[in-house]
Amino acid sequence: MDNLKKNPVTMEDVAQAAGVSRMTVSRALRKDGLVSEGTRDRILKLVEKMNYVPDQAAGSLSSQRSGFIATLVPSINNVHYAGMIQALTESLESTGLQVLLGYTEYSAQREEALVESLLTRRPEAIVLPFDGHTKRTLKLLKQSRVPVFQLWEIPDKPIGYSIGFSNHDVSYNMTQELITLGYRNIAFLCETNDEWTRGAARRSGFKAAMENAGLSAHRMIRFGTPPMTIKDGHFVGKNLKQYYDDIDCVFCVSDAPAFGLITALKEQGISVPEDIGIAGFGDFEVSRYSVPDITTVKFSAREFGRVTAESIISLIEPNQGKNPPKRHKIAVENCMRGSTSRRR
Amino acid sequence: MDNLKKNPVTMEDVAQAAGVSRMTVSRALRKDGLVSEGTRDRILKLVEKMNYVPDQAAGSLSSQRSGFIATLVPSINNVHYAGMIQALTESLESTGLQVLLGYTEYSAQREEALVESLLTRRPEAIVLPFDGHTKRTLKLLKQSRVPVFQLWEIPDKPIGYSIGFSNHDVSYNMTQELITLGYRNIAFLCETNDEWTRGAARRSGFKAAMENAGLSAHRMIRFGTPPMTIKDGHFVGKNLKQYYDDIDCVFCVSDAPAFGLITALKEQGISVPEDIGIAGFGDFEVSRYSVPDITTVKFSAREFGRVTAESIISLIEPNQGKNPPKRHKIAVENCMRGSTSRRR
DNA sequence: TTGTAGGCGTTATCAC
DNA sequence: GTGATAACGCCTACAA
Repeated sequence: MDNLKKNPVTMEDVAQAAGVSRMTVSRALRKDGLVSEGTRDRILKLVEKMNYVPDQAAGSLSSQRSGFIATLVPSINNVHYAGMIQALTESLESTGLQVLLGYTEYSAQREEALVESLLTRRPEAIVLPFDGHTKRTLKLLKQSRVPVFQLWEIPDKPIGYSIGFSNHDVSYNMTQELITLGYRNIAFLCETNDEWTRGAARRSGFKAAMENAGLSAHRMIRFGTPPMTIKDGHFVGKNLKQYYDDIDCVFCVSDAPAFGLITALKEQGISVPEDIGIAGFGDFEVSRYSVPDITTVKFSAREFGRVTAESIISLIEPNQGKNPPKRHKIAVENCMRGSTSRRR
Repeated sequence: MDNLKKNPVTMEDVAQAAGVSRMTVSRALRKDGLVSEGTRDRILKLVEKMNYVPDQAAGSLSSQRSGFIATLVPSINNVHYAGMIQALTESLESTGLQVLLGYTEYSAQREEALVESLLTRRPEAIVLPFDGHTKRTLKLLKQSRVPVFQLWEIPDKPIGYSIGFSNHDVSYNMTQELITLGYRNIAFLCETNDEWTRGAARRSGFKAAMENAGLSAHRMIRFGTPPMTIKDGHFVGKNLKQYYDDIDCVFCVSDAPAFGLITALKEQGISVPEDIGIAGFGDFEVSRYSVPDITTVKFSAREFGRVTAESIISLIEPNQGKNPPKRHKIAVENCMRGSTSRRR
C-alpha cells in the first residue's frame, strides 16, 4: 500500500546542500564530532531548514548500537510497574536510550515470546522481572549476550544484575509485626497460580513467620489470577467467614484487594481494625485515603527505575568504565496504619 | 566498552549451513515466502539450532518498514492510558507491529521533543492525544508524512484520523443530569494550567450546561497541575467551604480527586450525597467500591486501543486496501451512583 | 523454487 | 578538519 513513503531528505541531501561529505554532516550532528564551528553551524541550519530527520535504523546497523533497552513488566496497569517504567525512561533520556516495552501478563510463555521478539531489535540491555523464566527464555538471553537486569527480587541465582528486595523476608517482617500487634489467626490472601510470581515468596515469608511464632499458617485464601484487584478483595470480603470463621487479620498480597476487603467488611458491619485487621503490600495511593487507612509494605517503584537506569548507563555507555553492582538492594518499610491499630 | 557484542549468527551463516542463499533463508522465515517444504524445514531447524535471531534494523532499512507504531500518552500512570496502550499492543500483536512509547507528562514541549525523537525510528503511524500541539510538532508530523491518529477527543480540525468523543458534550450531559437531580450550586474541580488538555473542554461543557439552565457556573475550583490525584481531591475537600460556602455538588475532572474529596468530606462529618453530591470522570475501579460509590462518566479505555489498532492495520497493512474512517466516535455513558443519589 | 545483484542510510576507519 | 571507502544485515527486484 505504499505506506511509509520514504522521507525524501537523507543525510546525503544535506551534505550536498552544504557542499560537504556525509561524514561531515554525521559529525556535525553529534556533540563529540570534530567539525569546525563554521561548517557545523551551516549544516545545523540546513538540517533545520530541510527538516532532516536521521534514520536510526541505518545508524544502528552501522554503529551496532540500537539505542534500545528492552523492558518487560507483568502489566502496565499497576502503579509500581508504571512508576518504574516512567522513572527508567526519564533517567535514560539524557543518553538517548529508548525503552522498548513488553507485557508478560504474568505468563512465562508470553515472556518467552516477548524476549524472542525484542531480541530482534538488538537491545543493549534487557530488564525483566525476576519470576519464573522458561528454559528457552534463559537460553535466548544467554545466547544473545545482552546484559540482563532482573527486578523486584534478589534471586538466589541471578542471570546477570539484580535490583530488588527479598519478598520472603519483607513479608516475614510484616507478619511478625502483625503478630506483635496481637493478631493470632492471621490469614494470607493471594492469587491462585502464583507459583511463578513474587506472590509465592510473600506467601512463604508469611508462612515462615507464623510457624516461627508457633502459630498456624493454614489460613491461606487463594482467589483469582494475578493481578488481584479491588473487586477480588471485595468478593473475598463478602464471604470471609466461609473461608475460615476465626480470622482476626488478613495480610493481602497487594493493597488493591486489601481496599476491596475493607469495603466489603464495612458493608457487613464488621469493623476494621477492631474485629479484623487488614494489611496490604505496595502502598497504593488509595491506601492512604481509605478509611481506615491501610497498613502496608512500602517501597519506591521509581527508585527501581532510577537505579536500573544508572546501572545500565554505567555498564553500557562508553567512557564510564564503571561496573555496576551485581546486586542492588532496594529499601522497604512497614507502614503501620489504621487498619491494624486495634487496642491490644 | 564493547557492549552489544555482535551476534555471531547472521542470515548468511544459516544460509551457508543449509547450503542455500540468504534469500532462501529470508523466504523461509516468513509465512508468505515461496520455498519448498523440504528446504523450509531444513532451514527452520537450523535457525532453531543455531539460535539465529533476525536483525530487524537491517530488515527495516531494506524493506522501508520499521514495524513501529509511535504512541504518545500524557502519562503511563493512569488506568485509561495504560488500558489503551495494553489493548493497542495486544491488537497489534498478530501483525508484528511494535508500540514505541513516549510520555508527554502533559507538556506540549515534551511532546514536541518526543515526536522528533520518535520520528527518528521511522514509525509507520503515530498515535497521540488530541490536546495542544506546538507549531513545530505539527510541522514535523506533516513533513514526516506518517499517518497520525489523534485520540481522546473529536477535534474540529483533525490532523489525520481521530478516535474519541466530545469532552465538551459529555461533560455538558453529565452536568445536565446533576441539575436534573436537583443540584443547583454545582462546582467544577479541575487543574490549573489545563488549557492544553481535555480538562478545558470538560470545563467548558460544564459551564455551558450551567448557563443554559440559568445557573451560575462561577464555582470553579482549580488546584494543582494535571493529573489530579486522590491527594489533591482530599486537600480540596478539607477546605471546601473556603472556596465557596454554598456548594451542593462537585463535578470533578477525574475520579481520583472525587474519591479524595469524598474521603475528606466524610472526615468532617459532611455526608455525601445528602449534604453534597460528588461526580467524577473516568470510572476508575476505586469509584465502584468507594462508600458511597461514585457517579461518573464511563468509557472503555481498551476500546480506544482496539479501535486504533484496527484503523492502523487497515491503513498500513498490505492487502487490506480499506481506508479506516477519518473519525471514530467512542461511546460514553453516565453512571449515576450513590454519591449523587440524594432524595429530591 | 531458487539465486544474483544492488541498495537501504548511516557510521567506522583510515587517509589526507 | 574533512573525505573516500567499505561495511552493517537484510530485502526488493529481477533473472534463471
